[in-house]
Amino acid sequence: MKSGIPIPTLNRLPLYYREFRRAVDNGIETMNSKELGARLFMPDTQIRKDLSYLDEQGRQRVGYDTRTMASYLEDFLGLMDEKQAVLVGVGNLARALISYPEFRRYGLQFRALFDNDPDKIGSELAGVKIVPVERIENLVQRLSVRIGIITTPAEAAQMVADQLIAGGVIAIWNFAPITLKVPAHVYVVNENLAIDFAKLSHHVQKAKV
Amino acid sequence: MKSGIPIPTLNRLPLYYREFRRAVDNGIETMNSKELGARLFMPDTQIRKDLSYLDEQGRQRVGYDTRTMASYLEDFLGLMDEKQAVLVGVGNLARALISYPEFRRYGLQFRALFDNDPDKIGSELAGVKIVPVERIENLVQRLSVRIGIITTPAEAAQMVADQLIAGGVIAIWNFAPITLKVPAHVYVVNENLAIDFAKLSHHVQKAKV
DNA sequence: TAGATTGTTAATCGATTAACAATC
DNA sequence: TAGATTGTTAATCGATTAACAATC
Repeated sequence: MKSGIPIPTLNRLPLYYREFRRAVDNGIETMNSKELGARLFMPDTQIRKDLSYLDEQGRQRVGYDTRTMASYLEDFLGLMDEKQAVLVGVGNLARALISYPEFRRYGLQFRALFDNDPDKIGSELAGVKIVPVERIENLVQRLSVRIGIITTPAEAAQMVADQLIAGGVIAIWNFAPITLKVPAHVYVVNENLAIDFAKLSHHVQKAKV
Repeated sequence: MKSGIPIPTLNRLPLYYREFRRAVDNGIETMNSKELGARLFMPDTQIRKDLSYLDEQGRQRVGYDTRTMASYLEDFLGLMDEKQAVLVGVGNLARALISYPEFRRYGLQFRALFDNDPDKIGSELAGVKIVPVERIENLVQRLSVRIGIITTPAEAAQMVADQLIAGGVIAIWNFAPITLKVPAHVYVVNENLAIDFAKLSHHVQKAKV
């Protein structure tokens, strides 16, 4: 693998993984770039280019071995390892995430949940304890957790992020509607539902005129 | 407004809206491109370029009027109108979306919820009736709904999308892990939690080595 | 006026796409 | 072998960034 994979390519790799995995599940042994492109509505040339950044190669006249590619990407994306995470802000969204079955398949494990509501603290959700936010840094550090999920209101998110990072988190999944300030080694994926909704809204708005 | 606003710019407009809105709420009357850039970690030149696509302009030596820009973007993004939506697949995620307060502020209203579980059908969630999926096309049409939200498993998503579109939906918010095939006039926003998680996962994986 | 900040033009950068040699 | 499909080189396209004239 060359080191400089373009970010747009990196963002598409999970998509390819999904298709290869599905093909394997359906007993399809090989898939060429044209077939894959048809499924994902992308030019085949983009797929070949993207996959050429990887160590694993296709075979001329045949295409890509679905099982090989699926397991290579699984490894590349780190999906087969157990990954420990904590979540801060136990609301409806948190409940949905914790019970999302796809995540368990990808090795995501919740080690602790944090909240500042005394009524929630001490209880459990899906077998995971709810703990006061004051303990974030300490507990993250003790558990060696690398992934933090923020589902708090916007006002609390930056402070929460700071504490997660202080505890050793290097990847943050941010559901709060705010742009977080983080050091360079920390990777943030923003999941901004309100902003995505604004895009939908704009499309409907445009269509009215 | 020129017609050809680049897609990356369109995707950033909701971000600008959010900052202008927050500034207004904090009593800040003007903001220049450098300040805005600092808040969003973007070059000021990108912000000026993006905003130059809009009809509303900034003022030299002053910057942008926050109230003007917020309300212009609110209008442009269609956030002030009531927008009717239906949702298909009443699980945990659906519950989280329906109770997400941000959406109500943006004018999102749920008119109907669809599911195929007999235990759910007939009951209500947040005051909205749960109806059999067989009635999607008919009900969407009767209610003139333009936005459909899909929170079903992957297997059902394409069929659901087809029915939503048949009923008149032109904007789909897809939470199912599948690439939907839709006609050109239909706009799809994919919210792929598993794929975004894979990005986080990859970052943690990389850091291990 | 001098200085600051815009909007825009031009330069750069990077990603996508087309074309094709390699090869199984 | 002939044909199909890859991986890669080169061309194109589009977005970002730098530079700066306009102007308040």
